[in-house]
Amino acid sequence: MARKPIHAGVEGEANKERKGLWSPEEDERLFTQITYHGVSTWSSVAQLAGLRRSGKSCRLRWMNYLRPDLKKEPISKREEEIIISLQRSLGNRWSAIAARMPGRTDNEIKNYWNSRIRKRRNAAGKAGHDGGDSTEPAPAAAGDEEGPTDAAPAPIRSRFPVFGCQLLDGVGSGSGESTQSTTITQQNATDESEAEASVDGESNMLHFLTFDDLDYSADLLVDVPGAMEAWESELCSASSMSSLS
DNA sequence: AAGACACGCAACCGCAAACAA
DNA sequence: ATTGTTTGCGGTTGCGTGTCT
Repeated sequence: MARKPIHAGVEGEANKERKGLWSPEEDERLFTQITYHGVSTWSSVAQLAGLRRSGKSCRLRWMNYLRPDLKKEPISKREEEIIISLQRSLGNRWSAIAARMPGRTDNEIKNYWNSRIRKRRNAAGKAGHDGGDSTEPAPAAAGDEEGPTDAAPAPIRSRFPVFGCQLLDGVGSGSGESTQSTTITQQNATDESEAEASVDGESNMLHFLTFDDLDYSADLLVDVPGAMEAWESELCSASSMSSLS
């Protein structure tokens, strides 16, 4: 899986920019530098950390791997649904999609899409109508619905509830323990709304999150049955509305 | 057991936008 | 207004690993 940490021929040349995989020492230097001193410019980060890397490379490493708020676990089924929906509405704007998925990076989502979802769609397309339009691998134009093109994604003007979020005054939901049955009534909120929910007999305040609510820790998210489906249908109608005008 | 192939992922590349001098 | 630098993004590549034959 991981490449060899050092590319022969690149590492050997003193004072030349290093390329290839990052070593644990480089990671530690970069992490320490950013944690304690922050980022002025990325090129200065590379210098101050004593790394023979480009600022660009440092930024990429931080964004995609070292950032403390990154999720380490594999992409879940629900996250996959979100990726599919967002890709349908936004096109291949991976950074915009990533911005709506706390703890996930654009690179991660892009890789996930390219490796799994597109493949699955192509397979489904082939199975559906043999040889039909399967020569076109472009995910957004893969024959399903009227997905926006990469060039002009339909803007989303409305705000829709996406998740229920358990906000329990700092009580971490912990991995795997938030699977209790949650009864909650769906709301079409235009702003963050709240609802009383009964979770295992206890009354907890749940918040619906919208696209603008990006600063909640991802592990506070819990399923709200039906929310995804409702949101997706809203999304489709919003897209078709805005493409008409 | 070994070679071929497919897959997943980290990282690079090129380009464009944003910003500073 | 122009030029140079930095940042951010999407596409692509290349390598290690897993699976199949």
